Amino acid sequence: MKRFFLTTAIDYVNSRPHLGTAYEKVCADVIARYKRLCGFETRFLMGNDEHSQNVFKKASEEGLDPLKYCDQMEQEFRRTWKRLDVSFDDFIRTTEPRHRAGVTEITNRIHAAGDIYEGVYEGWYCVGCEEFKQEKDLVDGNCPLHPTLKPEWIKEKNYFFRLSKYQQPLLDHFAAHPEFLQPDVRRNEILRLIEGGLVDISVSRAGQSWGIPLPFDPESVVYVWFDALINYASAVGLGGDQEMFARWWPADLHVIGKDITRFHAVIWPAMLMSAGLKLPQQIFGHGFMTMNGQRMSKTLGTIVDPIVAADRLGHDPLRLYLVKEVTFGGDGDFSWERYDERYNVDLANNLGNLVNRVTAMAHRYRNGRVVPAGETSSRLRDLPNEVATCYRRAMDAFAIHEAAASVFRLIDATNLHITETAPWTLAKDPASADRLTQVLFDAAEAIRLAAVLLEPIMPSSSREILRRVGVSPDALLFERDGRWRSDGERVLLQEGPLWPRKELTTVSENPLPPGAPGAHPAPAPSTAAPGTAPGTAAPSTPAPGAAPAGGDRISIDDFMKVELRVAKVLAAERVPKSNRLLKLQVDVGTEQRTLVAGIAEAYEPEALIGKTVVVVFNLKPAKLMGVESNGMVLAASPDGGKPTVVSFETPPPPGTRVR
RNA sequence: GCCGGAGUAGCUCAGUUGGUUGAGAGCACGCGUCUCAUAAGCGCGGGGUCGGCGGUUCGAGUCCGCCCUCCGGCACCA
Repeated sequence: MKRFFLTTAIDYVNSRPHLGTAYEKVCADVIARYKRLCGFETRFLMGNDEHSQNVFKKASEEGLDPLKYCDQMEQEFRRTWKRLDVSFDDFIRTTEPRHRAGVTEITNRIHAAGDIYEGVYEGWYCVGCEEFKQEKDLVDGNCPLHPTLKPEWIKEKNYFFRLSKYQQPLLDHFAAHPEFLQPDVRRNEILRLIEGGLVDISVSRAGQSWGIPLPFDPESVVYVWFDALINYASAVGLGGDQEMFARWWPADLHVIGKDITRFHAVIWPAMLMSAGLKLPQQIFGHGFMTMNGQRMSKTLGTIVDPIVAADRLGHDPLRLYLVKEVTFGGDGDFSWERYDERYNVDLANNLGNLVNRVTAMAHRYRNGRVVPAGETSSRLRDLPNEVATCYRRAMDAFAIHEAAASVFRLIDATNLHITETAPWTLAKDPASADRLTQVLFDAAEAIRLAAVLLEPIMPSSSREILRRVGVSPDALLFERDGRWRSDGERVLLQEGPLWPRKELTTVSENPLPPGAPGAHPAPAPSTAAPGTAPGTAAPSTPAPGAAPAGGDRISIDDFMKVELRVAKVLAAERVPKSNRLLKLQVDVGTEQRTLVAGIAEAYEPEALIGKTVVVVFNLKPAKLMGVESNGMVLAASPDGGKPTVVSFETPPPPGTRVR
């Protein structure tokens, strides 16, 4: 039997799943379900990434044993995926023994291949800064902050993977397998990156306990990224169940977010090459979901909880939105208004209403029983199989949005078919009895086919529709069920609307703040200034249910940890070769400090001199473009806009505490 | 700044290797209409200098050049 093994990225467990993570799982699930429909023995893997220092920290903060914390998060993730009907076959955690076995195996193989060397972390070191310096940070070979001190060339023990060795093999692989990384934008980006040269990467961390020990040096643990990638292989038995591994490896598809393509399309294949293992067939880097055009962020309140979204209209409507409204591979936007709109149009008005009217007519005119009794009307003669073909072509190319849209062409055609044949007119003339029967049969058959095609996207709704049109929803197979059929009697069930229409007047149920676009039932667009399309200046809109739970707020003590002070800018200049950074000399009352601010796009250095601003006084120093920054200037940074520094109507003296 | 992508109706986008597109779909909006149906369905309509300027061509949204704007990737976003 043909097999298909696909994976999603494993998720960091330091925060709960949001709509962005859900998006990836749903899209992968659509592909998995489609492959099953096509008769593939399918294995769909998901999981959690637990060996992160952030996880360790987060657990400690909550006073939990890290593993206990991860146990809780696993339940959280599983609950979410279950709610969205994500049909994973396996769920791996990187703290499981089988994963440790896989990591150990592959690390040993790479080591044996001579591609891991106990090296040194080498680099320039400025004693003045107590920091490593990159070559490019140095000016004339000297630290820009301490030009009188000669930087030292320092070495520190570490383990390295010879990634550089795989530049050419990777380029060859990309050339031989154009489909290896999709979509093309991602592929080109990565190709340029590889062409630009690869440097060996550190694969170990010393002095840490949270992680998998390096087999040949238990004092070190495997670096979290190296560790995480291996989950795909350890989940199917690498280092353990040989038979299983032989059966499922290599993976057919890794579905990942575009932010981590580099790890999956460069490091991971190189690791596999080194270990003498096959490379995955394909990697697909999907885009991100935004909320009202803004990136999902906790502080902006633009996080959408997938469970809340599923609770609003149902998990299938949410899945349909994610799949149909977003070009798979590109970024997509979610808004509650659009979500409601798509629900009404696609599901209530078109598909749901179609099922309802056809089952109602079948009952009114034929006691629910329909059989083929003549010729199929022209509207439905060729289109259904065309749609099925188009759908498959799209699905096979992972154009899942196109596949979804194509099904609605069939649904629209069926509504047209009913208008054109007017069963209610046929019913008045006994001579048209057979014609009426056939018209109803055709409609029922079209609905059946649409439901089969929708199964990967809306599994439970699909089954419900199939049940209503008198077809067994079990064990669907594309070869048999995915094209027009005119066999047998169908007994239709009339059970009322599947998706009740959501009236637009209920927008007030949307948890939109007053003043947000869409919060007014009857806006007057004609009075809007040209170019100010509603929504462009949308303030952040909290997700429903994301009402300030105590957990997201900090205590006054937390806030008091941040020492904000009034500061006066004494000098300002551009950081060389930087287009965003300004180097500022400020008076913070007790002393003068140098700090770097990313506001060069909005402020000329001269304009800042003498200005009174607010700085974070007790921030750890950081070096940016080689300049050490001791503090941070507070500024408002609108998405896509230029920053504005916080200032005063009547400037207080430098050093004044701000709280 | 470098590399890549994109700028087409109010919104989201199709437009294949230049010519049956003297510019299309869906949503929204307006009008009409059937009545099986969830005030749903179906039909008609308004509305666009196809980012700007120049060029190649018998002919360009579709090719070339320059410019503008937006997005993404990388490099500095404390």
